[in-house]
Amino acid sequence: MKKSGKNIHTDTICAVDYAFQRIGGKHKGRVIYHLRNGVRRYGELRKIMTGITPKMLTQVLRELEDDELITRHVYLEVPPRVEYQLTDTGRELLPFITLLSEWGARQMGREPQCQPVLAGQSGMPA
Amino acid sequence: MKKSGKNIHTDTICAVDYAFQRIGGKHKGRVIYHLRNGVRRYGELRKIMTGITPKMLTQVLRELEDDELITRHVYLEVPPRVEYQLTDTGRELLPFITLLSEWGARQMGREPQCQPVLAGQSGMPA
DNA sequence: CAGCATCCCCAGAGATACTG
DNA sequence: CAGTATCTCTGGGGATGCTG
Repeated sequence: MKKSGKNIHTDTICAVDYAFQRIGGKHKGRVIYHLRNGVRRYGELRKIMTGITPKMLTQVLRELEDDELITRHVYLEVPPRVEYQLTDTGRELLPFITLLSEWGARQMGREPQCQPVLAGQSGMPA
Repeated sequence: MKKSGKNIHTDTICAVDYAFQRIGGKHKGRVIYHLRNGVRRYGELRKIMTGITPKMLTQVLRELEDDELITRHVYLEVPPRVEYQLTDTGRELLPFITLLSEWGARQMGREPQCQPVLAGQSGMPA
């Protein structure tokens, strides 16, 4: 539910701070990044997102969902399947993630080992 | 790289993750943002950066310095004066901070209460 | 003024086990 | 498969006081 005792950006003062409270978590940016090209299953994310426990991954996904940056689709089948994808709002963050990725790559002095943000068909907010 | 017992981005896998480890802290983005127009004294930052204790502010500033995103200039005078400003690398992050700020402002449905990233006109203390 | 030292505390992250 | 539930423990961060 949206009750969310954790995601309170109520006392926020400026837009930068506000934004950082929504995507500033240690793993949130990475999750958004890995959803850049569409749907991902929980297990896929778990494999990709090394260095984070399932519990944390779930928690981060829930927070992003509460923040309406991603959606969660549960398929009632056996075995169960849960798919995540970015909302429009979440997609709006991709340009910024791209910039960040490019900067990071420059800093690392080599190509990023994750794929770049392709998503040619993603409706960029004009 | 500096010694930095905290800022170890050695086990980093991708550029996004790497970048987030450097600017992903809760307050780092805000500090960078508030240094966008040039030099700031410690006390200025302390006034601007509400919701963060001096200890934390100092710590964040140190981390940013270790990461070579900001420089720290100490003036040996009485009373003491310490000035911070962005390095070139730090300045490269401004476009991204701008994007983030704009997104945050849109999400908040109103104008950001911090000034936009544009050179100082309105009453910048010298 | 611009910090650092110290004490303290609890929220957040890990590990493990279980379930629809 | 995709999570929850519980228990634990650590270290991040607050409060306070001191100093160059």
